[in-house]
Amino acid sequence: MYKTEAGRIITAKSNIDVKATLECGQLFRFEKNDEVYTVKSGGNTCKVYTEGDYVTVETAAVDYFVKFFNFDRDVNRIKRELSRFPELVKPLESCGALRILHQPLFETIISFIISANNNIPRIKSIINRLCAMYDDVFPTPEQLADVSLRQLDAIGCGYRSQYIHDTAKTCAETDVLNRLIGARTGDAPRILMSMRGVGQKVADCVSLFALGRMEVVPVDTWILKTQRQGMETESQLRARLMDRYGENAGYAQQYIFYYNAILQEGNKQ
DNA sequence: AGCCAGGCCCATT
DNA sequence: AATGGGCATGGC
Repeated sequence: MYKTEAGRIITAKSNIDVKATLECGQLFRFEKNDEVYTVKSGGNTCKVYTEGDYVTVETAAVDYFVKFFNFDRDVNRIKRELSRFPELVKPLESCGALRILHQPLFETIISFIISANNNIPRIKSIINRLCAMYDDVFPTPEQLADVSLRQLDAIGCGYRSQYIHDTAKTCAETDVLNRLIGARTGDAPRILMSMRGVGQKVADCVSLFALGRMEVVPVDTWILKTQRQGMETESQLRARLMDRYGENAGYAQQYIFYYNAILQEGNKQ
């Protein structure tokens, strides 16, 4: 599946579509230069590039990025299982192996609070400015709780400043993060949604991208626009998609989002 | 120029 | 439980 050496991870190109994985909207801290992606997560960084039939991840934190990319997970099996659904054929054929990442919990919570009613380029720039305050490392709950509302406003958080401040304070002063990590399966959403700025959709993104809950379907405006049947509500749509795609529903959702929101929209120009 | 963005909070009903 | 208005900001 993959092999590791000092300072790098190497895997077959068939195991990861780098563009789809990094640009599908689950991650905001990356940039692309000359076909090389630089990725930052927590306090770690790597460079990812495709060369011939192989993908290389160059990093000082090999173990971290093996987990981050979930390289022990067979995502092509998931892709095969999803291919029996006719409506997914186009999204599945639009890219190679999209990998859902395993991202740091606090960073994911704050990033998706920022994502609310916002567009991806601006989400990225806000998060970049936030991390720039800490030498390009995502702040800890304690650090972020000490950032003033004025500073959060200054980097463009808008009306989300208060949410970020409140949730950072909650994470710094209570044991919610540890409770989330150890939560029984039904408990995590309720704990997440008790945080300011975290509703159903943000909670679902955190569950999928940080807590490994692959059966969850975050419903955003794109999923709603493209998947809604009749007068279905968001929660009805969410329940229907989760029921239809089962344990792989999160992957189905990411392929749909990538195909509609990233590829199609990007081609409009 | 105006609509929209990986929505959430809060007041009403 | 379900609906609807308001919301900071800036990308396009």
